[in-house]
Amino acid sequence: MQWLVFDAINLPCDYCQNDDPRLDHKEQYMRYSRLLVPTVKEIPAEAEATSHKLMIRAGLCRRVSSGTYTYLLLGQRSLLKIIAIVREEIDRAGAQEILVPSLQPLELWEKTGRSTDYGETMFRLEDRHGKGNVLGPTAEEVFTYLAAGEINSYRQLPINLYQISPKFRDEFRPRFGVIRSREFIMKDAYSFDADPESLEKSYRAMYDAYCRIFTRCGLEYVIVEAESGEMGGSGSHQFTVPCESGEDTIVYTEDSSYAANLERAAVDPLPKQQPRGDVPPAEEVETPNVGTIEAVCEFLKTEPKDMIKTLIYAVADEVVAALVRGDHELNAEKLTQTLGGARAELADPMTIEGVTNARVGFAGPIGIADRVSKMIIDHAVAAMAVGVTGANKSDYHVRNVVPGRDFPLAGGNVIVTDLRYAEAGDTHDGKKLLFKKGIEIGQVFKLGTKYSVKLGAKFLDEQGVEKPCLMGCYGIGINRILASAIELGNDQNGIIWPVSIAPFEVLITCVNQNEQDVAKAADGIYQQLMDKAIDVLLDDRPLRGGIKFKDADLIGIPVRVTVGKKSLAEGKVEIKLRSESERQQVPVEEAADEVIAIVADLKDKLKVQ
RNA sequence: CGGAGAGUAGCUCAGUUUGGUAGAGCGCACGGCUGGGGGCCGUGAGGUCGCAGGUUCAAGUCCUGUCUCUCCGACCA
Repeated sequence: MQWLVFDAINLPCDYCQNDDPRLDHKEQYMRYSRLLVPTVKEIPAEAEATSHKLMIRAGLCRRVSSGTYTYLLLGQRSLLKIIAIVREEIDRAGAQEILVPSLQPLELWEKTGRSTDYGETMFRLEDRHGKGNVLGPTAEEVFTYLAAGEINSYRQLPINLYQISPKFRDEFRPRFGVIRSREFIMKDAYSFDADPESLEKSYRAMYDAYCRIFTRCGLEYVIVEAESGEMGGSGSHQFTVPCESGEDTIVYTEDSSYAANLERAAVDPLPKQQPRGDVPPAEEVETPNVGTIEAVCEFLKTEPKDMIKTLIYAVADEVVAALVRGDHELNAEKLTQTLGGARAELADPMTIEGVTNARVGFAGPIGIADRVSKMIIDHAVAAMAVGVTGANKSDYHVRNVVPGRDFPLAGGNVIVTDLRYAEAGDTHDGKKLLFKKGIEIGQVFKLGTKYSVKLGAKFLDEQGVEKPCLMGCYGIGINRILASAIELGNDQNGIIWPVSIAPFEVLITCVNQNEQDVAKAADGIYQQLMDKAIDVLLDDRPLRGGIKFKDADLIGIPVRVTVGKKSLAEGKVEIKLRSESERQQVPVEEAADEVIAIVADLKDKLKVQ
């Protein structure tokens, strides 16, 4: 067979038949003139986010449909570099790479109840036999199913399995290019441990690997506490890149002693307000067909901050009442935590009417505690001196309501806690909270036994006792790393890549391709760099310089070598970093070595110990 | 899913108000002048005006339906 391969390589091809004697088939590889790098001058109409615009303009990708993208050479090379870094570090942390199908049986998702939890965000399809399937939005079920079958003994633990593969989510609203797309690439790892101490170690190993990965990718990121689901405590951290196009909000104190995402950020109770003099007894007022906070305020000449909002939630078979101030927003995650991890959903109108004896819009706290299984009150409501609230009677509200006097703030089923989203002006441990937008690029999460119990991933411990595995899951959005890097590294001319994930490390811009000696000099440096395994792209297009420089800035390769007849006349070429404005002239014969040194230096800056 | 907007050349967009021969810039092909920051001149190719139906002598333009895309919101390990 060898002769065949050999001959195939040496067969004449269209490229080799080029009239230009400088062109040699083996060296065609990364010549710009042969590559599909469709840069565009105009700002694409479809794009809003900076990274999205630049990814289209620099020819990294093209949209196929809402939330799906084709990656072209530059984008794909970048993704591959990110994947290589992720793989290296996750392997290093002791996890092993496997691959599970994206096409997964619906059955598994029904067993864990997540078929319902995910709802319409999950792509579903029926096969010809009428069997339900899903396109995996993630893979806890399949990994746990695997573990259930293969892991039987504590001797096999701990173990951490991961994959890097496409994920699918039928987002209501794909947005910001690849930042929120319907198909994306995710690294997802799942750890299985025998005891909490071991889980903590597995968790920590992933946490540390994440720090290494994002540092190597040249990202500035923050780690915040994230919602921790049913494990409670600090069971989850989120890695976020602060930038304008982010969809997540991170909340932190000025001195950085505390940082959390918006779902989790804890706020201090507000100081108790003192009433001005005695408050008259609570008094019902007729408010015909006035059911919203705004309408009531208008009608009763009051303000949202003086209203008490009573929300009726359904939790499994129970009904709970949740109270927040009229101008505050209830945080469903905090409610879930308060309820011990049980997911709460706004009750349907029937339930609300049953509990309040009134139409929706007139629920209130007075007397409601006896009719629900729990009454959960936000600190800010407890701190109110007096307020206006629904009367549990259609078309009526109550004013002069004093928390503690007219409804209980303690006892039996009453809980006063932190129940709302943090907002500007709030504090944590007495320190002012600040807010920033960010892109979530990774999350580590202690799952506990939720999946292992439901899917039977059990093992026998040293005593021969059967136990469910303690699990953790760890995700990284590969495409989001790409987008984040662009969000952070760009200027008005285009992308500025970190060298570690740039599609190429070096770009040689040959300004006068039609001048034989200039082209030859550029080609010479190109060959030398190729020989030294530098990732180099040669812009050998017979175009005028201006266009090539614009493209060079747009695609943002970190190091540019400019070969032109002006400087070449003095035996020199120019080297410029995309991130700097200065250029340096070096003798042609020293160019390759100089570039190699610069690339090494750039890489060095992104190294982790 | 609620609200708003958009679909006309490969791209960015005029033209729709007031129905009457399908437009510009960029890009593309060819030729020429150029040649270190998207240069200039000439010639040319390229369109079922998203799709379907209707009104009309005549529809890119008016009416109805439908699909797609974008933005705001809700949703989201």
